[in-house]
Amino acid sequence: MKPLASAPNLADQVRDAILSEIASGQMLPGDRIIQEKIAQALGVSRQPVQQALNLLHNQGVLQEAPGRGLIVTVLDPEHVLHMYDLRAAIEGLACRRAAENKAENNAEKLGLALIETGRRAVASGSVAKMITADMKFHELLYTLSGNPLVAPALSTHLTYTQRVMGEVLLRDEKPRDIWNQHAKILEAIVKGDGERAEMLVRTHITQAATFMVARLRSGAGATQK
Amino acid sequence: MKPLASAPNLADQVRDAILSEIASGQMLPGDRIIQEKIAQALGVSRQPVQQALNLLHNQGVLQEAPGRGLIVTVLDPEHVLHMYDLRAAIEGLACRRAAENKAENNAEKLGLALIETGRRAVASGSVAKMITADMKFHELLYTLSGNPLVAPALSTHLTYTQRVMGEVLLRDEKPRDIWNQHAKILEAIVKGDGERAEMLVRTHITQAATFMVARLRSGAGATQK
DNA sequence: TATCAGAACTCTGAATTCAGAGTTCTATTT
DNA sequence: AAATAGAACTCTGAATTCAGAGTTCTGATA
Repeated sequence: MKPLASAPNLADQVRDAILSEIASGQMLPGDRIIQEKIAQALGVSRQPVQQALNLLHNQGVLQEAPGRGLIVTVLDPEHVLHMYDLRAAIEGLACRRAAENKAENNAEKLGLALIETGRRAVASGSVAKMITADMKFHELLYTLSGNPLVAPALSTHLTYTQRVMGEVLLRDEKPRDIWNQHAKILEAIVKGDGERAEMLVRTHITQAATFMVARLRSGAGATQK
Repeated sequence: MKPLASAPNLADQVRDAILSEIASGQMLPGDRIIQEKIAQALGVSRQPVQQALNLLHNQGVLQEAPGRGLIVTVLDPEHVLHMYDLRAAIEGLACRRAAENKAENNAEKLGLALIETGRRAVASGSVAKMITADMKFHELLYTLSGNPLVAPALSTHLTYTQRVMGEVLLRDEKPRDIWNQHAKILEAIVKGDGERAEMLVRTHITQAATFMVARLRSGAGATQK
């Protein structure tokens, strides 16, 4: 028996709602967050809102503004670099382990399917779809790694990544070689070549970081208040 | 001007209180967590307690027990392995970066001091001191890395690590070669040899993992309910 | 004696209410 | 006109209260 759909408590729903507001650009970095406003907008009391904010603050999505409560964290290029550096290390591990586990997981089938949808997303030109597809592929890597701690370790940063990708891709579109790189990574995993898979994913992420930071620095960037 | 001591809200205090209860063995894996009990014990209302629990649940310190709320997460050897695997990857990164930054940070001075206190702790035979000293050294590595995201990424796991170390060291005492290894790692960092520092710290952590798991598996282990 | 229906109880998530800190606005004084 | 004292307001953290879901206990029945 399955545990049934575990009751989704309001706090989590509120959290997701806020995150998607931020990711989609409705809420901009530096914007103030007022509990009552959000509670009213979502039709709930301040209690679950407070819990959600607490969580997001702890994850770094929101930051304290001394006298005036919480604001949406400002996207800092420096921070993005650190984040991608960490991500490269963790995903490197994930790929190595995924390659070692190739027997148990049907990496090839799942991976090829995602790559296919990814390429379609690029063709469609929809930024939202592109982001989703990219996320999905990387999430597959976490699953294949067999280490259930990988995904949570990155979850904080993934929301941030989404934001960066959104902000960058919305105004600068030049689909890079992403999906070919993904294909190569998958290939290495399927072959069981962990060393190579790790190396490839690290390069992949480092390149992405360079790209993102360059775009952030050039454009309006962090929308400094 | 400094921002003054930022107001420590109750929720955080409650979180720390619970964590130290767990780390010190007052609360055992599998124990039920009842909001009202904790609230009364600490003399606060259930509101801040709920927020703290929410957080700890999100960090994996507490886990859901379908019909009966939250319980202290059970120490699972499998889980410990995964955790150390992740930790090896992240600390590997930290050491590599620390070596690259050796110019800016006075790694040598800080590190040698910590190693000294660490060896004294071993000599003293106090488990609590040993754990603290070990933690301190690894925290230094995070600082030296120059990447402010490293510490938060591991913070969840560090409380867990503390628990494991506590449980293991309390009944099985055989101080391994820890502080010599630490010294070697520091040496590599000071020399600027990132490659070697990464390799050393990975080995160091992997060995620790093997040791911990072996001890966990042999003894009463996770105190399965 | 074992099983099952139902009452009583326990615990949690969420709403409402309360109190205090900080900010902004206004009016008065120099 | 600029500066400042002080009132009014806004927002947050925390306590209290409310409602519902699940669990355990009790007694009746096979």
